[in-house]
Amino acid sequence: MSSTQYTKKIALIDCNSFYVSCERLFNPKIRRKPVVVLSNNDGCIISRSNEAKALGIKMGEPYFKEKEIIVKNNVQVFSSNYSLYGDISRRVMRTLKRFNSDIEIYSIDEAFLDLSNFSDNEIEDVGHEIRSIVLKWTGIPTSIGIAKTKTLSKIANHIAKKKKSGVVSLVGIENIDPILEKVEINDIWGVGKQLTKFYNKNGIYNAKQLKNKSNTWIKKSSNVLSSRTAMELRGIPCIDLEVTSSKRKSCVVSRSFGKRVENFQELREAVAGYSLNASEKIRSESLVTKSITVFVRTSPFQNQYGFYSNSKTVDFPIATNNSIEIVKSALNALETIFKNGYRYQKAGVMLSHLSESTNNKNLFSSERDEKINSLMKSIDNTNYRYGRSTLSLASAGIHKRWNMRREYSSKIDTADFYSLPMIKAI
DNA sequence: TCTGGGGTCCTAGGACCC
DNA sequence: TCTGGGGTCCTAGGACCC
Repeated sequence: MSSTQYTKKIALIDCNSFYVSCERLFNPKIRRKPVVVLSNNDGCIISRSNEAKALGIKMGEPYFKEKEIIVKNNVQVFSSNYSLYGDISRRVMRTLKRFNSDIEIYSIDEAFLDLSNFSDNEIEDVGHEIRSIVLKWTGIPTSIGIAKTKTLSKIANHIAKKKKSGVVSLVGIENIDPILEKVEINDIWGVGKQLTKFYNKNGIYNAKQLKNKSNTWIKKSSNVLSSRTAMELRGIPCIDLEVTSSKRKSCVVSRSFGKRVENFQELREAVAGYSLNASEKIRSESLVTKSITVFVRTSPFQNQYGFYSNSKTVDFPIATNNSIEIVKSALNALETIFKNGYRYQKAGVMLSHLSESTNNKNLFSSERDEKINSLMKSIDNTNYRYGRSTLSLASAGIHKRWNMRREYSSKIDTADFYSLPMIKAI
């Protein structure tokens, strides 16, 4: 029965403890030691090495809550360095593309790859080859799950994470029920906290049970997404591989402050700065925005000072990516929601209803618009060449006492990155 | 005095993902 | 004292129309 078969095969390649692995590339001394990477502002733990996991350090936990274990066990701590992780990520993705250009880059450390063009018999070997080449060329260890649908490949990947070989294929297995039975409902891709609660209430605790539940019941009592998940568990592809990178629909820039902000002027500076970053981002992708939302809030964890959270959305008459116009609207919006007497913990802006910038002159464009466009271009070029915020607007402030904490940065700069020697595992 | 029914479009908020 | 940031999609419900 082992004639050559070419059934549908999707692989999910997931980098192990990605941020930790990136830091390890440049610091071999921490290879077998417990390591964690912190979120912005050194707030939460967002990446842990296996050694750190073994110590019981939890994902997403506030840093200060784990500090005791960390100090006691001499865990290595790093502030996050996203430009570095982004660069390594691009190298990993480039490597994966060699196996098939039909790839969906799902997140900074994950990609779905269509491997249907390999036969069922050889697929597991292909998985091992991908894994060893990525390791050799980028230094990043991965786990690989292969199955008929994206949801099943996620499950295979989940199992692969715990295996030394790092590769698990469900392709060609007649009955996967015994495997699905061991997968808890909340470990299924697309099933979060609320759905877990709901399914448990209805006696569903594992993937096999969900797979066998009727579609009409699921759709009626939940929604179409849930029924798609169930279909995918049955091996019927419902969630397409998104090969073409579609233009995004919104762009958010927000930060928690390094220390609480009470002063309106400082809040203005922060919001102006975030607006500038967001404008620059959409310009670099040739997008324009139709509206901006500004939001501010105090800490949801410290109620003794009173909780306040508010947002304001302003529409632009004509879609724009002009920094000056965007900052102006943002500050106007901020004025309407700012309230005196609160200790603000976070603020942000969101540009929505993004669309492609046509660059065409329209009825309302003027010579002044042309000048502004070329001004934006030269600001972007200068900032690209000499580092972000070389050129800024006065409203974005200079002192920035509220800036993020980043105490444990490895200080590896992407500008340095290309001057470093190539990494090759032996 | 009786006060329909069905359709579209938009938005806010929720749930999920990494 | 200290609790991240950036996305997508779906649904319910309101506004509006005929």
